[in-house]
Amino acid sequence: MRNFERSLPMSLLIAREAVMAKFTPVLREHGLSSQQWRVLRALIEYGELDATELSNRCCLMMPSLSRILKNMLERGLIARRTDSKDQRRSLISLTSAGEKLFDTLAPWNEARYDHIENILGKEKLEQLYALLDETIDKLNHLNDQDKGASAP
Amino acid sequence: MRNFERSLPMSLLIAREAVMAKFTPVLREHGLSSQQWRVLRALIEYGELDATELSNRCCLMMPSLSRILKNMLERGLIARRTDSKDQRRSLISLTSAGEKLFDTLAPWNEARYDHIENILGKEKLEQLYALLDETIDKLNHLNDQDKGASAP
DNA sequence: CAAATATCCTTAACATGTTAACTTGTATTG
DNA sequence: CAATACAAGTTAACATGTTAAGGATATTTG
Repeated sequence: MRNFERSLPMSLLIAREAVMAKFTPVLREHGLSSQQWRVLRALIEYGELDATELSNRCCLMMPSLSRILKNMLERGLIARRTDSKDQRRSLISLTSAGEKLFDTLAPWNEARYDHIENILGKEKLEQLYALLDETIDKLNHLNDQDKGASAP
Repeated sequence: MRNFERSLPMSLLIAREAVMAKFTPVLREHGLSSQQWRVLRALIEYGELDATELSNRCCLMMPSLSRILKNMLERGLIARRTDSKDQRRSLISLTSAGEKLFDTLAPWNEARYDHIENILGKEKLEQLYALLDETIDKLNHLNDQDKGASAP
């Protein structure tokens, strides 16, 4: 039987925790979860987005995003308006308070990446990105194909 | 500013989802979450464990594990007894029903790993494991050292 | 155009992630 | 031994993950 330590999902999970370890407390000091940070980050980079696109870019399911946006709206971090051409769509953007909060946290985020790059080395970090991307691409591509799985 | 796509936590998250994609539905058919599967797997591999050790091996926080064990106990998948030498400790083991469920799912799990190895190649898979392990080791080692973080 | 379908988003319900407080049992210390 | 500190689990409270169902608007179809 495969060794418990050789579990790819576990390794990915633990690696993610290790990578986040130094940044999560900084987020918490400002009352942000890592998910809310992803929303902030996506809106800074892409500007106004509708909820579905935001959901895709942040890897958040719509029900989660829905609650997160409600929360961030109450805190005045984001603004939302209805798309005039499609009344179903809800367009989300950052308020100046949201931008300000991002500006406060961004240096910590950069410092974290510098830290990782220093520890691991630029080359290995790039190698890790490349391997992850390749894994994602190939698995998602092949997962899309055989929807009818057969017995092992 | 760093590109949103070049986010290591996001890549790790997406890779994990891709790796789990084909197995999660199989678990669900048997009413198991991936966390419950980790518990099953750890108990098969290590035998009887106390809750704290189980928590460490499965990367589950104690409050989560507490609820999960209650659930699995009600379903008759695990048994628990109090350590006679330390009445605080709770020792967990699999019932025969738990072992049987594991035996049913194990082939699917193996098939998943074969699938990944076929797609990615044995060499790259080993390379990925090695890089993740190195990242985890180095980050955790250095995170332990400087507990007092300084401004960026 | 009216009915059926599809899309966008929300809500519901339950499991898990996460921090803090609490309970009980064990170890330390005076 | 009594008081204190520590350790193992649980519970509480709230955010998020996840599936299913619902409400409103767009689109397609007959």
